[in-house]
Amino acid sequence: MATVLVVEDENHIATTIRFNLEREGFDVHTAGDGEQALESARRLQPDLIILDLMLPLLSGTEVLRQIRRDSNVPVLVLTARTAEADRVHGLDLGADDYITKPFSIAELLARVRAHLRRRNGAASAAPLIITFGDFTLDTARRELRQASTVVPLRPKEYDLLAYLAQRPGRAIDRDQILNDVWNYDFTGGSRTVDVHVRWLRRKIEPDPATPTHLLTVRGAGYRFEL
Amino acid sequence: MATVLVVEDENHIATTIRFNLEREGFDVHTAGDGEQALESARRLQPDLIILDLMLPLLSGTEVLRQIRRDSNVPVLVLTARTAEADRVHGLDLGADDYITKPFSIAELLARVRAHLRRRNGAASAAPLIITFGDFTLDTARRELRQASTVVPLRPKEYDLLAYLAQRPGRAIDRDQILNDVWNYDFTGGSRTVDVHVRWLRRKIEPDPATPTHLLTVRGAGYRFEL
DNA sequence: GACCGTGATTAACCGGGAGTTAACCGCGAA
DNA sequence: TTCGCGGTTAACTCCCGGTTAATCACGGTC
Repeated sequence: MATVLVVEDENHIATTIRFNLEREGFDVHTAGDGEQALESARRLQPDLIILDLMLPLLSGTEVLRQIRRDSNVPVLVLTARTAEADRVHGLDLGADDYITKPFSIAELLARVRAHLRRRNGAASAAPLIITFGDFTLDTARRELRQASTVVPLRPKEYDLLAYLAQRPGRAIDRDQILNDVWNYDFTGGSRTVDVHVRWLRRKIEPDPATPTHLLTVRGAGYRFEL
Repeated sequence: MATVLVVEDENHIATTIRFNLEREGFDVHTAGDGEQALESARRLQPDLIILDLMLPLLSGTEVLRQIRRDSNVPVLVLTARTAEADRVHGLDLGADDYITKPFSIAELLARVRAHLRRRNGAASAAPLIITFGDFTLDTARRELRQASTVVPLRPKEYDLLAYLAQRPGRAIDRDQILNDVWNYDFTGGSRTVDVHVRWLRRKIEPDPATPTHLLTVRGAGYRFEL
């Protein structure tokens, strides 16, 4: 599988990213400052680099510049929530993509996969359309239809449904869901998931009291069935 | 897919172009000076060349002249914002097209596609005319008509509308829109997009308060529907 | 089967944030 | 200089989503 180098000084973010990438089967290495980053990049020749711009010893922008001197490895920049200025700035420097903190793990993984896929020339993207019951989830439009009428979904509702619908038949616990769908720095209680599940059920279950798609697995979270 | 050679010494511009072309599926190679450019052009036999006129070692015009000695590959010239003189000059030399900096990515991509399409003789052009509701967007004339009367659009309004109308049914976020429609060196806030959307709505929506074509996708940008 | 603890559902509340809107203003062209 | 374009700002609105608490359902124990 592909090798990914994560350059991030904030330890909890680094481990969160590492954990999730490894769960996806990537070979993950980390560096905590700019010097290490350059050394690791040279030694490992990773297939993709995730780079925080805010770094000790050597700034992220400087690291990026030096990497770009002799490699065109895809670099995905993490930048603190900020003025739009940085947006262009990141790409200007030679980054291939950027994500502003705080981000959701789901989005980070999607982008990592997208870049590696592009690299391999492989075409198979995530499925654009998922159907279940008489519903159709259109990820391009970002909308849910029921027999050609649109079911209005709030942003979080859509995110949650898309996440679960892409993992049908698997029981996923609340912490996992929070970890993947919510921003990485979300520190709320897991009851939040319950509430969103309820809201979704009101919209996609004929009888929300006896769900057929969004099932609760007692003691283990929720499971989506097509 | 087609192979494109980008000859550009300013690194951030080169990577921006590369990033966007690769996102479209092109096989992109870059050269940073005139010598490299000639070498790469000879070796790669690209299907199209994007050539900055301002180059170290060997001027762009000289590169172009030498390329033209034994190839009629389409060459798209990038030239700094300047007087008309250079334009004619560029075309005289055998360039097939030119774009003045700063340019928008959307325009660059459109021109690249146009040249490659012409080359292939393939018919699958981007549709010249897009109709929605009782509107007609004529991309050749660069004008919008409503039942045979012309709707006056400001330049940016047209650019934005054309961009969205060519991607109907897809939710596109503000950053993406800024990246594609605005000039590559634009560093403003994304509220700018909102304002232009509003201006467009006043012109193409019967009731701007309840849009039917230019829909907002909360948390994810905007979406155009035919 | 009654009891109790834990986990899940449900409804209501409320603060913050995203989008809309109008007005302002600098810049470049006519 | 005037005018139009387009980017900025700020006020306002309303939706969103996280929280809380009460209620309900399930499962184990006696």
